[in-house]
Amino acid sequence: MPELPEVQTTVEGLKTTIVGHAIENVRVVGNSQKILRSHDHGAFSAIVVGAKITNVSRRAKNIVLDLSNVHTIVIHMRMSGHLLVTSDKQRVTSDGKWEGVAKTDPLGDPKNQFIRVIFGLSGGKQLAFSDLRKFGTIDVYKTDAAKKHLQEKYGPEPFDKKLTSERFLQMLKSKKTAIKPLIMDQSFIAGVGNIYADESLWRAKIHPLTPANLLASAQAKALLEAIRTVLKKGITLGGTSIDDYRQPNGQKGRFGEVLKAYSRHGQPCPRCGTIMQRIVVGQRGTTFCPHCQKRP
DNA sequence: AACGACACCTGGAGGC
DNA sequence: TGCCTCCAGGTGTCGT
Repeated sequence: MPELPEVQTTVEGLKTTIVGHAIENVRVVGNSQKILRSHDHGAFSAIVVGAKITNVSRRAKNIVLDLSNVHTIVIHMRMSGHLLVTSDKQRVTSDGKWEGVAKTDPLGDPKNQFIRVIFGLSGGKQLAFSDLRKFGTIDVYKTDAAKKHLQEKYGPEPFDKKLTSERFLQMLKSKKTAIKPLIMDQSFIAGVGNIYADESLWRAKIHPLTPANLLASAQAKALLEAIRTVLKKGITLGGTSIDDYRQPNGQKGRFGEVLKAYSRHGQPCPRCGTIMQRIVVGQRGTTFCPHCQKRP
Protein backbone atom coordinates (compact mmCIF):
# COMPACT_ATOMS: atom_id res chain seq x y z
CA MET A 1 0.00 0.00 0.00
CA PRO A 2 1.84 2.87 1.33
CA GLU A 3 4.38 4.78 -0.64
CA LEU A 4 6.65 7.56 0.53
CA PRO A 5 3.92 10.09 1.40
CA GLU A 6 1.94 7.56 3.43
CA VAL A 7 5.06 6.43 5.29
CA GLN A 8 6.09 10.05 5.90
CA THR A 9 2.61 10.94 7.15
CA THR A 10 2.78 7.98 9.52
CA VAL A 11 6.22 9.00 10.76
CA GLU A 12 5.08 12.54 11.45
CA GLY A 13 2.10 11.21 13.39
CA LEU A 14 4.28 8.89 15.45
CA LYS A 15 6.84 11.58 16.23
CA THR A 16 4.31 13.61 18.16
CA THR A 17 2.72 10.66 19.93
CA ILE A 18 5.14 7.86 20.83
CA VAL A 19 8.63 9.36 21.09
CA GLY A 20 9.77 9.27 24.72
CA HIS A 21 7.50 6.36 25.60
CA ALA A 22 8.95 3.04 26.72
CA ILE A 23 7.82 -0.28 25.27
CA GLU A 24 6.23 -2.32 28.07
CA ASN A 25 5.05 -5.35 26.13
CA VAL A 26 4.53 -6.74 22.64
CA ARG A 27 1.48 -8.80 21.73
CA VAL A 28 0.84 -10.78 18.57
CA VAL A 29 -2.82 -11.28 17.66
CA GLY A 30 -3.82 -14.73 16.47
CA ASN A 31 -1.85 -16.30 13.66
CA SER A 32 0.30 -13.30 12.74
CA GLN A 33 3.72 -14.35 14.04
CA LYS A 34 5.33 -14.04 10.61
CA ILE A 35 4.98 -10.27 10.71
CA LEU A 36 7.78 -10.34 13.28
CA ARG A 37 10.31 -11.37 10.67
CA SER A 38 13.79 -11.03 12.11
CA HIS A 39 13.04 -12.69 15.45
CA ASP A 40 10.32 -14.82 16.95
CA HIS A 41 7.95 -13.22 19.43
CA GLY A 42 9.95 -14.15 22.52
CA ALA A 43 13.30 -13.00 21.18
CA PHE A 44 11.79 -9.81 19.79
CA SER A 45 10.18 -8.97 23.14
CA ALA A 46 13.38 -9.74 25.01
CA ILE A 47 15.19 -7.10 22.95
CA VAL A 48 12.64 -4.28 22.86
CA VAL A 49 10.73 -4.49 26.15
CA GLY A 50 12.00 -1.90 28.61
CA ALA A 51 13.59 0.28 25.92
CA LYS A 52 12.43 3.82 25.25
CA ILE A 53 11.57 5.04 21.74
CA THR A 54 14.00 7.89 21.13
CA ASN A 55 13.32 8.82 17.51
CA VAL A 56 11.06 7.99 14.56
CA SER A 57 12.22 8.45 10.99
CA ARG A 58 11.76 7.15 7.47
CA ARG A 59 14.09 5.53 4.94
CA ALA A 60 12.52 4.56 1.62
CA LYS A 61 9.16 3.03 2.64
CA ASN A 62 10.45 1.85 6.02
CA ILE A 63 9.45 3.31 9.37
CA VAL A 64 12.48 3.42 11.64
CA LEU A 65 12.06 3.45 15.43
CA ASP A 66 15.29 4.07 17.32
CA LEU A 67 15.41 2.66 20.82
CA SER A 68 17.37 3.76 23.87
CA ASN A 69 19.18 0.39 24.03
CA VAL A 70 21.05 0.83 20.71
CA HIS A 71 18.54 -1.27 18.84
CA THR A 72 16.29 -0.09 16.03
CA ILE A 73 12.90 -1.42 14.98
CA VAL A 74 12.24 -1.30 11.23
CA ILE A 75 8.60 -1.57 10.13
CA HIS A 76 7.46 -2.05 6.53
CA MET A 77 3.74 -1.71 5.87
CA ARG A 78 3.82 -3.43 2.44
CA MET A 79 0.38 -3.43 0.81
CA SER A 80 -2.25 -3.01 3.49
CA GLY A 81 -0.44 -2.26 6.74
CA HIS A 82 -0.79 0.86 8.83
CA LEU A 83 0.11 1.96 12.34
CA LEU A 84 -2.43 3.33 14.80
CA VAL A 85 -1.87 5.06 18.12
CA THR A 86 -4.49 5.05 20.83
CA SER A 87 -5.42 8.15 22.76
CA ASP A 88 -6.89 8.38 26.26
CA LYS A 89 -9.52 5.77 27.16
CA GLN A 90 -9.00 3.84 23.90
CA ARG A 91 -7.52 0.38 24.07
CA VAL A 92 -6.89 -2.68 21.93
CA THR A 93 -7.53 -5.99 23.65
CA SER A 94 -5.09 -8.86 23.25
CA ASP A 95 -7.36 -10.36 20.59
CA GLY A 96 -7.19 -7.17 18.53
CA LYS A 97 -10.56 -5.61 19.34
CA TRP A 98 -11.00 -1.92 20.10
CA GLU A 99 -12.43 -0.76 23.40
CA GLY A 100 -13.65 2.78 23.92
CA VAL A 101 -13.88 3.38 20.19
CA ALA A 102 -17.22 4.20 18.57
CA LYS A 103 -17.96 3.05 15.02
CA THR A 104 -18.03 6.70 13.99
CA ASP A 105 -14.54 7.26 15.41
CA PRO A 106 -11.77 7.05 12.77
CA LEU A 107 -10.37 4.05 14.65
CA GLY A 108 -13.75 2.35 14.24
CA ASP A 109 -13.30 2.33 10.45
CA PRO A 110 -13.50 -1.30 9.18
CA LYS A 111 -9.99 -0.99 7.73
CA ASN A 112 -8.63 -0.42 11.24
CA GLN A 113 -9.93 -3.73 12.57
CA PHE A 114 -7.13 -6.00 11.32
CA ILE A 115 -4.85 -5.59 14.31
CA ARG A 116 -1.92 -8.02 14.14
CA VAL A 117 0.71 -6.70 16.53
CA ILE A 118 0.28 -4.43 19.56
CA PHE A 119 3.03 -2.53 21.38
CA GLY A 120 2.00 -1.57 24.91
CA LEU A 121 3.68 1.73 25.76
CA SER A 122 4.30 3.60 28.99
CA GLY A 123 1.51 5.98 29.98
CA GLY A 124 -1.19 3.53 28.86
CA LYS A 125 -0.72 4.26 25.16
CA GLN A 126 -0.66 1.55 22.49
CA LEU A 127 0.88 1.36 19.04
CA ALA A 128 -1.14 -1.08 16.93
CA PHE A 129 -0.23 -2.53 13.55
CA SER A 130 -3.31 -3.20 11.41
CA ASP A 131 -2.68 -5.21 8.25
CA LEU A 132 -5.43 -7.02 6.39
CA ARG A 133 -3.09 -9.02 4.16
CA LYS A 134 -0.34 -9.73 6.72
CA PHE A 135 2.38 -8.81 4.23
CA GLY A 136 3.89 -6.24 6.56
CA THR A 137 7.15 -6.87 8.39
CA ILE A 138 8.62 -5.79 11.72
CA ASP A 139 12.33 -6.37 12.30
CA VAL A 140 14.76 -5.34 15.01
CA TYR A 141 18.49 -4.86 14.52
CA LYS A 142 21.34 -3.25 16.38
CA THR A 143 21.17 0.41 15.45
CA ASP A 144 24.45 0.59 13.54
CA ALA A 145 23.55 -2.52 11.51
CA ALA A 146 20.09 -1.10 10.80
CA LYS A 147 21.47 2.20 9.55
CA LYS A 148 24.05 0.49 7.36
CA HIS A 149 21.48 -1.88 5.90
CA LEU A 150 19.00 0.92 5.20
CA GLN A 151 21.68 3.09 3.68
CA GLU A 152 23.03 0.46 1.32
CA LYS A 153 19.90 -1.29 0.22
CA TYR A 154 18.01 1.64 -1.24
CA GLY A 155 18.58 4.26 -3.91
CA PRO A 156 18.61 8.00 -3.27
CA GLU A 157 15.73 9.68 -1.49
CA PRO A 158 13.71 11.73 -4.01
CA PHE A 159 14.21 14.95 -2.03
CA ASP A 160 17.96 14.51 -1.61
CA LYS A 161 19.59 17.72 -2.88
CA LYS A 162 22.46 15.68 -4.28
CA LEU A 163 19.98 14.10 -6.68
CA THR A 164 20.19 16.75 -9.39
CA SER A 165 18.47 16.42 -12.75
CA GLU A 166 21.91 15.87 -14.31
CA ARG A 167 22.61 12.99 -11.97
CA PHE A 168 19.11 11.58 -12.56
CA LEU A 169 19.67 11.70 -16.32
CA GLN A 170 22.96 9.84 -15.87
CA MET A 171 21.23 7.16 -13.81
CA LEU A 172 18.62 6.73 -16.53
CA LYS A 173 21.19 6.53 -19.33
CA SER A 174 22.60 3.25 -18.05
CA LYS A 175 19.19 1.49 -17.98
CA LYS A 176 17.34 0.09 -20.94
CA THR A 177 14.37 -1.06 -18.90
CA ALA A 178 10.91 0.54 -19.08
CA ILE A 179 10.73 3.75 -17.09
CA LYS A 180 7.77 2.83 -14.90
CA PRO A 181 9.18 -0.32 -13.29
CA LEU A 182 12.51 1.49 -12.99
CA ILE A 183 11.19 4.36 -10.88
CA MET A 184 9.34 1.81 -8.74
CA ASP A 185 12.62 -0.06 -8.16
CA GLN A 186 13.57 0.94 -4.61
CA SER A 187 17.26 0.39 -5.29
CA PHE A 188 17.07 2.91 -8.12
CA ILE A 189 15.12 5.63 -6.31
CA ALA A 190 13.43 5.22 -2.93
CA GLY A 191 9.77 5.74 -2.14
CA VAL A 192 7.85 5.64 -5.43
CA GLY A 193 5.18 2.96 -5.82
CA ASN A 194 2.42 2.28 -8.32
CA ILE A 195 0.17 5.25 -7.61
CA TYR A 196 2.82 7.96 -7.58
CA ALA A 197 4.58 6.35 -10.56
CA ASP A 198 1.43 6.67 -12.68
CA GLU A 199 0.87 10.22 -11.41
CA SER A 200 4.48 11.29 -12.08
CA LEU A 201 4.59 9.85 -15.59
CA TRP A 202 1.27 11.48 -16.48
CA ARG A 203 2.49 14.81 -15.18
CA ALA A 204 5.79 14.56 -17.07
CA LYS A 205 3.95 13.31 -20.22
CA ILE A 206 6.04 10.16 -20.49
CA HIS A 207 4.75 6.78 -21.67
CA PRO A 208 5.27 4.14 -18.93
CA LEU A 209 7.00 1.74 -21.35
CA THR A 210 9.58 4.24 -22.59
CA PRO A 211 13.07 2.70 -22.29
CA ALA A 212 14.84 4.74 -19.62
CA ASN A 213 17.92 5.45 -21.76
CA LEU A 214 15.77 7.04 -24.47
CA LEU A 215 14.56 9.85 -22.23
CA ALA A 216 15.85 13.23 -23.33
CA SER A 217 17.45 15.54 -20.82
CA ALA A 218 14.33 17.74 -20.63
CA GLN A 219 12.16 14.68 -20.00
CA ALA A 220 14.42 13.42 -17.23
CA LYS A 221 14.26 16.83 -15.60
CA ALA A 222 10.47 16.94 -15.97
CA LEU A 223 10.13 13.46 -14.51
CA LEU A 224 12.24 14.21 -11.45
CA GLU A 225 10.28 17.40 -10.87
CA ALA A 226 7.00 15.51 -11.32
CA ILE A 227 8.04 12.85 -8.83
CA ARG A 228 8.90 15.53 -6.29
CA THR A 229 5.70 17.45 -6.91
CA VAL A 230 3.35 14.49 -6.55
CA LEU A 231 5.15 13.12 -3.49
CA LYS A 232 5.10 16.53 -1.83
CA LYS A 233 1.42 16.94 -2.56
CA GLY A 234 0.78 13.44 -1.24
CA ILE A 235 2.49 14.38 2.03
CA THR A 236 0.55 17.65 2.28
CA LEU A 237 -2.73 15.80 1.92
CA GLY A 238 -1.83 13.06 4.38
CA GLY A 239 -1.34 10.29 1.85
CA THR A 240 -3.54 8.33 -0.52
CA SER A 241 -6.21 6.15 1.05
CA ILE A 242 -7.52 4.37 -2.03
CA ASP A 243 -8.32 1.39 0.07
CA ASP A 244 -6.42 0.43 3.21
CA TYR A 245 -4.15 3.25 4.24
CA ARG A 246 -4.94 5.18 7.42
CA GLN A 247 -3.04 7.81 9.42
CA PRO A 248 -1.95 6.98 12.99
CA ASN A 249 -5.16 8.56 14.32
CA GLY A 250 -7.19 6.26 12.05
CA GLN A 251 -8.16 8.92 9.51
CA LYS A 252 -7.88 8.65 5.74
CA GLY A 253 -5.44 10.68 3.65
CA ARG A 254 -6.87 12.98 1.00
CA PHE A 255 -4.49 12.64 -1.95
CA GLY A 256 -6.87 10.11 -3.52
CA GLU A 257 -9.25 12.98 -4.17
CA VAL A 258 -6.79 14.64 -6.55
CA LEU A 259 -5.43 11.70 -8.51
CA LYS A 260 -5.05 12.57 -12.20
CA ALA A 261 -4.03 9.20 -13.62
CA TYR A 262 -3.96 6.26 -11.22
CA SER A 263 -7.00 4.05 -11.65
CA ARG A 264 -8.73 6.58 -13.95
CA HIS A 265 -8.76 4.34 -17.03
CA GLY A 266 -11.92 4.75 -19.09
CA GLN A 267 -12.25 8.34 -17.88
CA PRO A 268 -11.11 11.46 -19.75
CA CYS A 269 -7.58 12.75 -19.26
CA PRO A 270 -7.80 15.86 -17.04
CA ARG A 271 -5.44 17.64 -19.43
CA CYS A 272 -6.69 16.80 -22.93
CA GLY A 273 -9.94 14.86 -22.54
CA THR A 274 -8.72 11.70 -24.31
CA ILE A 275 -10.02 8.51 -22.70
CA MET A 276 -7.28 7.08 -20.51
CA GLN A 277 -6.08 3.51 -21.04
CA ARG A 278 -5.10 0.66 -18.74
CA ILE A 279 -2.21 -1.67 -19.52
CA VAL A 280 -0.18 -4.03 -17.38
CA VAL A 281 3.48 -3.14 -16.87
CA GLY A 282 5.62 -5.38 -14.73
CA GLN A 283 2.46 -7.13 -13.47
CA ARG A 284 1.09 -3.84 -12.20
CA GLY A 285 -2.02 -2.07 -13.41
CA THR A 286 -0.97 1.09 -15.22
CA THR A 287 -3.12 3.99 -16.37
CA PHE A 288 -1.92 6.58 -18.87
CA CYS A 289 -3.20 9.02 -21.47
CA PRO A 290 -2.46 7.73 -24.98
CA HIS A 291 -2.50 11.29 -26.33
CA CYS A 292 -0.32 13.10 -23.73
CA GLN A 293 1.98 10.15 -23.06
CA LYS A 294 3.10 9.00 -26.49
CA ARG A 295 5.27 5.97 -26.97
CA PRO A 296 8.60 6.98 -28.47
C1' DA B 1 22.82 -8.11 -15.21
C1' DA B 2 18.17 -7.96 -16.27
C1' DC B 3 13.71 -9.35 -16.61
C1' DG B 4 9.52 -12.09 -15.84
C1' DA B 5 6.67 -15.13 -13.05
C1' DC B 6 5.05 -16.15 -8.86
C1' DA B 7 4.53 -16.34 -3.94
C1' DC B 8 3.12 -14.25 0.34
C1' DC B 9 -2.40 -13.32 2.49
C1' DT B 10 -7.11 -11.71 2.97
C1' DG B 11 -11.25 -9.41 1.86
C1' DG B 12 -14.11 -6.82 -1.38
C1' DA B 13 -16.24 -6.21 -5.81
C1' DG B 14 -18.43 -7.75 -9.72
C1' DG B 15 -20.24 -11.48 -12.80
C1' DC B 16 -23.40 -15.25 -13.37
C1' DT C 1 -28.54 -15.19 -1.96
C1' DG C 2 -24.50 -17.88 -3.17
C1' DC C 3 -20.54 -19.20 -5.56
C1' DC C 4 -16.67 -18.07 -8.42
C1' DT C 5 -13.06 -15.32 -10.27
C1' DC C 6 -10.42 -11.41 -10.25
C1' DC C 7 -8.20 -7.59 -8.15
C1' DA C 8 -5.29 -4.86 -4.82
C1' DG C 9 -0.79 0.68 -3.08
C1' DG C 10 5.04 -4.12 -2.24
C1' DT C 11 8.86 -6.86 -2.35
C1' DG C 12 11.65 -11.32 -1.99
C1' DT C 13 12.99 -15.26 -4.50
C1' DC C 14 13.73 -18.18 -8.19
C1' DG C 15 14.09 -19.21 -12.91
C1' DT C 16 15.64 -18.12 -17.70
